Amino acid sequence: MKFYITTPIYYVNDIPHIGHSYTTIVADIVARWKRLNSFDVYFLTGTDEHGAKIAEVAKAKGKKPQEFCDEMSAKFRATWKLLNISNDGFIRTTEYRHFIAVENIVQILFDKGLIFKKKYGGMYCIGCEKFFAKKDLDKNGHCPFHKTKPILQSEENYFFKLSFFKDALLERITDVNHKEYINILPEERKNEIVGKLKLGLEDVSFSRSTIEWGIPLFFDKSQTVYVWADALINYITAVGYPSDETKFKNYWPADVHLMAKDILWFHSVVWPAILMGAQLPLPKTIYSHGFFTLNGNKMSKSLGNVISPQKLVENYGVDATRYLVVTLIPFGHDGDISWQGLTLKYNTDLANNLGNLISRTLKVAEKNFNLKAPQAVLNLDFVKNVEKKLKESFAYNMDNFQLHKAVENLQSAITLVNIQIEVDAPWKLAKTDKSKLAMCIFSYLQAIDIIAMYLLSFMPSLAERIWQITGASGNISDITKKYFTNGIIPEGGFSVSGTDLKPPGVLFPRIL
RNA sequence: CGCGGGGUGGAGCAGUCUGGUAGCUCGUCAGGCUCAUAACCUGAAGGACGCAGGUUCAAAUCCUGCCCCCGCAACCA
Repeated sequence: MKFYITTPIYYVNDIPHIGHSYTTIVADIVARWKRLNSFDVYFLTGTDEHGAKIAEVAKAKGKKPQEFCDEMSAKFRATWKLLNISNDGFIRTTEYRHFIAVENIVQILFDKGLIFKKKYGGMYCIGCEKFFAKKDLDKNGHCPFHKTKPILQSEENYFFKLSFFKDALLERITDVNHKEYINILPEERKNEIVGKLKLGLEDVSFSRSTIEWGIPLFFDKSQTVYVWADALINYITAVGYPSDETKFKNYWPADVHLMAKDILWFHSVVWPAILMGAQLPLPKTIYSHGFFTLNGNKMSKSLGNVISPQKLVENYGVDATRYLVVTLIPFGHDGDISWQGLTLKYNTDLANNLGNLISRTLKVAEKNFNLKAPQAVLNLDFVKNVEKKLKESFAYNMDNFQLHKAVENLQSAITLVNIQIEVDAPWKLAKTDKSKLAMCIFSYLQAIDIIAMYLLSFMPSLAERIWQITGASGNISDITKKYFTNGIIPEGGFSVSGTDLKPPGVLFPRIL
């Protein structure tokens, strides 16, 4: 089974911030989870590089647009590397392969009469790169977003017959049994889209005559392809459209397009319409998540309160950052975050619960068994309980992007081990019953291994380190794949009796 | 009547579709333990579930009306 998951391509007028990171980390965790469940995963991210804004910013910095895009795109790549993102592809809209794909699609739509020329005029805001109807301007007749006076401008553009697809879209979005059903999530956002669709659908401009930094319209070189038409097509370019048919057939349609809610409309209406026009299969799921506020305030460059991934990593480390970012707000909804909140979560979940569990287990092994996995049989009931805690809903939550809930499953599994330790009281057994102590420690090690395997998608480096600490044998990814497939704990456990353990040190130092 | 979401112990949320002892995390308080990163475990206090009506043996949950908050209304993840 294949699994094609995408993030949006990020607009390079801004450096990567927590929002980009959030989407990308979520996608990465799901991609890793799917790989561990033996899916043939293709995970795509990239950068969106055309448009007047980019040309402008580049000019302001005294750079050629391409040169500027190269730099910015590299920053995104570097950030994803920093965050241990396992993307299979990285696409840039300025790549040649993408030009070809866009030309192909536009050609098909043009040939079908879905693209037509139309004169168009009105009040145009340069900041927005868009025309405004009078009713949408503010009291002073200014742009509601930029508070600047729009200029009267008329332009001849090519339009896409989006209106033509209204009914077809509604069917595919609302009818679960439709063979091309598009699952838009979360539910309330879908309702919004449906509501808006029912109000009517207008044709959209698909080209610009005034913007040079873009893909030229091949049948009218005075125009460039509108950035959104350009951008959306990246999802098929990246998997081989139109040249690599094998790859394309293998991965397309996308299983999930992930994005923030602001661009849901384009993904659930414009994009499927383009695909229908080109007679290509439609994406299966379109999942949008919410926005963050920081201490109740919108994050913005002007307020200077934007959280950078670098700062997060500096504070918490890569693995903890990945963990914290996805667990702080329920996926799909807006949420408020704060540094205090992040630190609290770090201390409770990672330092106190997980880190401390490993620490207390290993210390006992060190004192009593010379830092080797003890010779013992497994407390099967206990380990089965831990398994059960994870199996019950972890997979369901992961498959439904409820990562914050999957993490709760993980935490309760960790707590289960902590409770067992209280019950067993190994510090007493150390004085009274060494063989029972051996069984206890041996069992904790296996439980920790299981937890590490479930943790692997979230915190890849840390899980691997735990794997080494507990003396578990083999490559953690390989073993996890096997374990997720057959659910069998190998005879003798994951951490085999007699193997060397490693002193854990302090995995997550408490932050005060 | 533009569309959508929400108002539940101090904070953040779940529960509402499929009515029937109000649940989770954090915080607070008390106790236990002392292996461990002053971490861990147990227990307790604290809520007329926005307001007002209605249906019902029974409503946070269904119906009606009202009040308040927020998001969206076409390119900030």
